[in-house]
Amino acid sequence: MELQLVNERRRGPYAAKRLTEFAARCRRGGLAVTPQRLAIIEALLGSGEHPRADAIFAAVRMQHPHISLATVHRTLDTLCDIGEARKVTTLHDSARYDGNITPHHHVVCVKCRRIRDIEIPRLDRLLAGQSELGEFTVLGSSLEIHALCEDCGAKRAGANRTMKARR
Amino acid sequence: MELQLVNERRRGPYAAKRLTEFAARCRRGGLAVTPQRLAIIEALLGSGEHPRADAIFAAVRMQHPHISLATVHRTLDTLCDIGEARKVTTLHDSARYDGNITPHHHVVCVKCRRIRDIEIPRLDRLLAGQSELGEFTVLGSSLEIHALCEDCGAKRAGANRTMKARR
DNA sequence: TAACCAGATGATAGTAATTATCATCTAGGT
DNA sequence: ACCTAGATGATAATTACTATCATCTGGTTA
Repeated sequence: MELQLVNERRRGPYAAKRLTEFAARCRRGGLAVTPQRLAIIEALLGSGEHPRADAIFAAVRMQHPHISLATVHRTLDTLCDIGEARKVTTLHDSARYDGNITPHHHVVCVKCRRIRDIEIPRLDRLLAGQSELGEFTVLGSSLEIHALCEDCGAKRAGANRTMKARR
Repeated sequence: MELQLVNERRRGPYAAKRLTEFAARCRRGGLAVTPQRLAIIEALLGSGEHPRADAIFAAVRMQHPHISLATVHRTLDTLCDIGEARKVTTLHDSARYDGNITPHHHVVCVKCRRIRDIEIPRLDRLLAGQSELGEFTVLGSSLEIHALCEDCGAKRAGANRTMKARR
């Protein structure tokens, strides 16, 4: 299995491209193109750090001293909704524990957050063979499969808009 | 790639086995075997729901009306430390965002929480072919590789105890 | 088996990330 | 220029979790 750290140099051009398309994508998503939103997506695309909301807030504040932290949270969330960003920390708002300590992964229903264990021996085997990854020493891994469970209406999947996390 | 939902029927015997070994494992980990800890691991092993701390608290409270929620949080954390449980929601205490919306996965340094993007086209391809998983309809997935980065001393890896999350 | 003490627990206050609320403002269409 | 749905800013509220600390107890030792 080929695992490849994404080259940092690709970020500049990628960000530039995304930025030029941003206004159009906003309108396609039914969103107004506000200076705050532009500043936030720009800060996000300009960072390779997978920043938290407060880091984006700090960065954006330099150009927009009046911006509110709530706007940053809201906007990041909105960007994820329209597919312009993603949360690295998917689908979980509070800690969930698992008594099963044999190697396994998880399927999570994106709607009701139900979790089921899955075993993928081949993935485990493949990753076990990968002890180095650039400057990282691999310790373990965890695959989270996002899914819709039967109860949450996988059938009318197209109709289901992204659900909101409950806290 | 074989993906296999873990059979629920396996949980009973598995829990029984783990429970009989629990006292020994505690002592091996240098922990006192308290009734609270027994009740918590029992509740965790008895649940297939990947419960949150408050659910464990509610379950344990029936037998131990005086138990404190803080104890439940602490104990679950401790159980993870000695390898008797794991967090489904690994390594993240607050949301981290990513402007890269091309399909990719992440390596996370378990110590400093630095995140880098990785591409694993073969994994993506294989999962793309898997649209059903038992009662789940697959939407997407995200692999998180746990690692130590150079700065965090991958060299003396053995010496590094599990780090605590900072909030 | 009694005494001891490191570590565990319970009660509660504190923290921090995120969300809710709501008055005000503005993007973008008319 | 004007209107209005939706966006923002200010701030309060929520909630998951951690810190603190006095009290208690498992398990070792005398």
